[in-house]
Amino acid sequence: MPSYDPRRPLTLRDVSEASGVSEMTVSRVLRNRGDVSVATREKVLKAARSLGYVPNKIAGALASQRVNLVGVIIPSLSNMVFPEVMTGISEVLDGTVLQPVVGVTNYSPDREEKVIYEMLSWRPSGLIIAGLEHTAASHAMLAQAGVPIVEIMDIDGTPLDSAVGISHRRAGRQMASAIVAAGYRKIAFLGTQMPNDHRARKRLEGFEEVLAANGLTLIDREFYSGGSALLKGREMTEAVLSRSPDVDFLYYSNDMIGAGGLLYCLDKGLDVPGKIGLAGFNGVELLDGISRKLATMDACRLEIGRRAAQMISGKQTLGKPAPEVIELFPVLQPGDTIRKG
Amino acid sequence: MPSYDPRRPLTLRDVSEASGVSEMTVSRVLRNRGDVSVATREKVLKAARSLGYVPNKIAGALASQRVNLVGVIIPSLSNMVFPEVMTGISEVLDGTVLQPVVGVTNYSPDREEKVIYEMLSWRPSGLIIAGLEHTAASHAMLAQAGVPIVEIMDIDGTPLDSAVGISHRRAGRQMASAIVAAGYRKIAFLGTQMPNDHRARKRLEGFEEVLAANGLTLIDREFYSGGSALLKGREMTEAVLSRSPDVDFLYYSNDMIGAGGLLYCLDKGLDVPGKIGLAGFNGVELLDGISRKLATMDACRLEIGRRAAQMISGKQTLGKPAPEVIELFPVLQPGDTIRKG
DNA sequence: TCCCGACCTGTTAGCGCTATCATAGGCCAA
DNA sequence: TTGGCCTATGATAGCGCTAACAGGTCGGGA
Repeated sequence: MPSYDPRRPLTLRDVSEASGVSEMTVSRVLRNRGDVSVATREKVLKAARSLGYVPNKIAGALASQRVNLVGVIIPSLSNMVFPEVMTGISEVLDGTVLQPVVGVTNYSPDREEKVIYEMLSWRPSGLIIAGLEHTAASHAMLAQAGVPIVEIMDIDGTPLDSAVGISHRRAGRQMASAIVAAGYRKIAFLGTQMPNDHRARKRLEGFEEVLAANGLTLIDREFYSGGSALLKGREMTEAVLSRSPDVDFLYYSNDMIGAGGLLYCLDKGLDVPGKIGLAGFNGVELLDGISRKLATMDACRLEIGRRAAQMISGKQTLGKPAPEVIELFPVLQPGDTIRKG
Repeated sequence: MPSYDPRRPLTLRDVSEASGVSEMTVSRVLRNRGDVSVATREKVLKAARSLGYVPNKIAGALASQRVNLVGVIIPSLSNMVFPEVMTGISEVLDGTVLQPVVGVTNYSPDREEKVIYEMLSWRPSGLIIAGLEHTAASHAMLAQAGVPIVEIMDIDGTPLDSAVGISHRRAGRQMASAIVAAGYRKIAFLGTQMPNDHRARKRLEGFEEVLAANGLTLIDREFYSGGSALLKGREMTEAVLSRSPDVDFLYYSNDMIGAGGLLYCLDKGLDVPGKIGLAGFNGVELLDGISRKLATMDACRLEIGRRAAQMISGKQTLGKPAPEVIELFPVLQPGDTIRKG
């Protein structure tokens, strides 16, 4: 096996010289495009392989004005929700020439702005971005980008282009209705202290709407930020129970803290769901191993990822990028922590 | 506000014309490089902003032969371990010009090969890749790449270039020693059925070495793949307990299934850690909210991410890419599920 | 006065690839 | 034979940007 100077990177020219055909023909072989005779093709592939040549997509993308990347901009990877969206996206994109590239914003609008700028500077074929709320600058960049944009997770608002998601406001309303219908009256909310988690905010708004319509208000609320969600759920639950001993329902902004609260209640021997009910949000499969199943709503994460990817890859082929909004409908899973009507 | 044809993408030339200076000067302003008068700078920035110009990094990278990306290749994003590594990497890279780009292999060597090829075709400044085991083709590509490579998580083997990680074999030995020292003798293993999870395999090897040295062997073993880890932990634990009623210790290949097992044992009212002990691996903070703390070992994930990123960014500046291997040492956290000596 | 350097801006020549068109040869119908 | 039309390959001209160097201007020291 020959050895090559590692300082000088390989180019098409090297493969072309090694195989005795023009660079253009090598390019055609490596991309399976155009007519190339079988003999030439083999010769080129052999040369490329033996040199260990890896095509330079930077140059290829510049020359062809095509970049087969789809930017995916999400707030976080540390909770269970976005990895599942990614799974749905990858599943669909794997069947195409497109590839996802993720950017994480940590729920910060400023970071989101930077990440969008970064992404667009690579001229991707499309962008999938979580949420409908963006800074003015972000909005302008996305609108100018000239590529399909799909906003995911949420549809309570006006999409820039296309969107796939659920109505979080409606989800909050649904859960509140179920809780009220089950006879709970002293309801508390426990959630994240994140001014930029618009979806959690909308769920709470919807939730309170229904309470109000039934002449109720939240009797307590507790917020947290950072730390282990399961542990925070315990601590917050303990705080709420000691501060408001007559509370009969705990509504959590996500399943993880809800599970922490549930474990706490079980440890304390509380009568769940008789004396006290609990509910979360997300349908985190991860938690299925807890003896009592927490009431929750599935956020359709996998499906959202799939649909978003389909929309992007569909718009690649079709000329007109017609905006489209898809609403998905989460299903309430009462589990074992809401009294049966 | 003027409106522009979205079909023709903006280039430096547009900004140059709008501001009345050469493309080169615009380029200098946008990159903060070289001397440009304050007046010119302002003029250019104003023009760029009002046009909504976003530089084309594809062209920039080709011209400058510099790509400020670091490829990060990991097996999965759905367990808690790799997102935490990513956090460590981002933390360090945020202070530099470099940006991480992740690729996921799903523990498949073939997919890993493809992901490496993809990554290298973008000519990144460096690569961080989980594990020391790669296919021959992967190995060849990495060796030829001509950029710093850092293999992470594991140091039981021969790194290609640099490496940061822990010895999983030693970790397995340590845990076995602690278990044996605590007086447990009927030990079972419960873990993932993943031929390509080399690190779990090495832990088990180390574990069994120590058992053997103490005249012991595993009295049972149970494997799973896929599904909700917490639930699988429950199910596997139930299976082992009914098949081997005299078992007195359950060693899990990760904390998630360990937690499922722990919840099962607690539900069943078993005497933990008196009659039966449990241990996992990883130090998953996520689980801190369970009433009894599972014995585990921290895999130093955050630190591994940080160190790997530092190595890559360090090698950017220095000329000679001297290979370097950093071993980190996980600490055994006995928690509440191993009898105190 | 001249020269030198600091500062600012422009010109030129690619980076490594692909789109596009041109060309060479072969084959067949008229 | 001629023309037409395939297939297989090559030559040329960029893609949008930046490195490297080439000026031009200004001020101050000799």
